[in-house]
Amino acid sequence: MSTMLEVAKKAGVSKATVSRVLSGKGYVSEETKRQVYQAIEETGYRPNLLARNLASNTSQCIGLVVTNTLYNGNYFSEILTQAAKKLEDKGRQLILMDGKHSAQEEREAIQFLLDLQCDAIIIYPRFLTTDEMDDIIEQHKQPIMVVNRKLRKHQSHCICCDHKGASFNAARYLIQRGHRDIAFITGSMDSPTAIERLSGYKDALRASDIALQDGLIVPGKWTPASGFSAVEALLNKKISYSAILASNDDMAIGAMKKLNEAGIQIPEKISVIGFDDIPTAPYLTPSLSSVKDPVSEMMGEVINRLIFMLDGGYLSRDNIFTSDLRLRNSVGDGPFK
Amino acid sequence: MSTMLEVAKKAGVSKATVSRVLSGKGYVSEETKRQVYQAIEETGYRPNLLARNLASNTSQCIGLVVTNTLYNGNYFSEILTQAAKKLEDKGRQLILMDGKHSAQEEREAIQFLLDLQCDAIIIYPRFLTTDEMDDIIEQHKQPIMVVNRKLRKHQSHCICCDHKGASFNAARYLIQRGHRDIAFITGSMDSPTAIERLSGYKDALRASDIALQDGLIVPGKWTPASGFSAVEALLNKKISYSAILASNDDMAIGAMKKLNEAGIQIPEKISVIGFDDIPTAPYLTPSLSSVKDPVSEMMGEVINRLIFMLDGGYLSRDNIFTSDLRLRNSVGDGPFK
DNA sequence: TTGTACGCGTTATCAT
DNA sequence: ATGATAACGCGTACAA
Repeated sequence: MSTMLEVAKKAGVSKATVSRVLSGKGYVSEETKRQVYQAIEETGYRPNLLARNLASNTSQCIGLVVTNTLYNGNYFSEILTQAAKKLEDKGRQLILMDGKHSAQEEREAIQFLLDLQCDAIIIYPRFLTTDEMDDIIEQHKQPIMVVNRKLRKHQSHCICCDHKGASFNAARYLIQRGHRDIAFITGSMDSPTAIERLSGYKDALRASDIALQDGLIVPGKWTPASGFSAVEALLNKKISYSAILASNDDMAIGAMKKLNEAGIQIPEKISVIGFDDIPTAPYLTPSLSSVKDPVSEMMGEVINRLIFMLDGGYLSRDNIFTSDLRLRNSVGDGPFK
Repeated sequence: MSTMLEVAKKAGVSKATVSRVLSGKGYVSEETKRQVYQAIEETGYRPNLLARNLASNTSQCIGLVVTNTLYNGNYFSEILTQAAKKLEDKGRQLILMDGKHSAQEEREAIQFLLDLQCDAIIIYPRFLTTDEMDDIIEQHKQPIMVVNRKLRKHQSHCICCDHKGASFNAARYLIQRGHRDIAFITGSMDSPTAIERLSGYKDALRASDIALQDGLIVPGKWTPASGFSAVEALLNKKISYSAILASNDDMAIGAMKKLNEAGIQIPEKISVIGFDDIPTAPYLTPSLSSVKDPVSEMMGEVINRLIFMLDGGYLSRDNIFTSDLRLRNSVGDGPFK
């Protein structure tokens, strides 16, 4: 690979001049400019971004940390799509780093991006605690935004959904339709999101003076297979219920499959808390309803805040951005219409 | 950020010694080692990877180029998951770069990764021609692998599926089951994959002396919505058929939705060429069958070859890796059982 | 076992 | 308008 120096020699100028031509900063005569461009052409010169970034102390790159256990599924791809598109508008590059499967590895992924001198970082955490992320934000000068967790100290550095409220609303909706025995399939309980959704369900029952039945709450792991098993477990228990609330679309799909196989009527039997962003969801079945997760809106806000900080702005401490999950009108005309 | 020099000063040694401690190369007394580590601790020193990579001329990073139009969907996330996991085993980092929506932007993404001094590159192309990729491989010393395209010159630098053969088999299967009027929903026709699948379908009909009916071939765009529209178009044409072959799962799901709404019996009416990797697919409906796309197998081979080259190996020119798409036994007991 | 000095390919600050 | 030259932070022969 030819370097700037070779270009300079061939053009009969100094490195500095070549640099000026490339950056567009400073004065260069049209004539030398031409010669430099020609030399670049002839040598097939390409700037070494490592050297450039090292010298300029900026990389135009923004890092995103996500566990690879979340790589599967439409929700993840939606996050990525949105992040990429918004950043594209801002002329910056996105670097995805694998958070793997532990807090330690999530830490390392963040460190790696920082060591790479990324200008800013987006964390979609799976294992890190909010306190630790507060610390991380404090310890680094680079702008950092956290998605889907509510931080205590740096509230303006995170973006979240009101999972609890959404779950509450969904459950209340079913209650209003006359259901009293509502089964609930949880997500992986090591995930704050799963906890919030369960808690919203419980609150809704309490608010309507309906007694909680432990037997109606069955564990899931976000996957269709676990939704399938959850219903199986319910059937084995021989507990009766007139509706099911699943903590995401995938589990709801698995649940419906099992109900189908068991010959149970589905309409009004099952409802879903999930993501509007699964493009296939509206096509799956008339009885599948979802709660809209505004990923696009959220990622847009994340990027905006990062860019704002990169431009030298400071976020106020208490400007938290919470986005409501809303019941959507499913194409399938589900119970949530 | 503190630098290596500050650590050296604090430890009362030279930069070189600190470097030796960190790299583990060369002799350092236990005593100085201790002091260096302590100094690192006290200063909170972190190595600057830009500087390190610049000096050592290697980054331990492998770049992956994918258009963001493919970011949605399970197929993409599966590719990413597999790539990340295999690389994790090899102790290397994956950098994802957006190929955006044109050949030019795909070129730029590749260049960016090369300029970043990535050790190797994986291209999952959408717009680039095979000839151009052959050129790119030739022009760069970095190992480059292409997924899902058959290259002419560097056959061992690409990995592909036999889409045509798979489509042929699926159509033949339906024919063997007695179907003669088989509708076909294409993918986006600017995609080689879509063309191959269509061509496999046509060949199968020809092989059984069944006349091609243009009216039975309807255009799709890979999305559920386009599958839905495709069936709508078929209905409007009032053409009769006893089976549908869709070029992927998503479109098949959309197609089934439309058939459902139209009150048409589904069993044996619809079949799918799609991806085993959609985790929800087996849960969707009993009549949905798929062709297995061995993403895992393919990405494993890609990474293996890259690592082989990085270790100084040379790939023979004609060692092409083609992986069969296989009909799978759907959980749903579809026609492909 | 440790230190010196140079190179990596840029950018940036001065003079000129 | 252009050219030296010093950073940038680290790796690495080579010398000590």
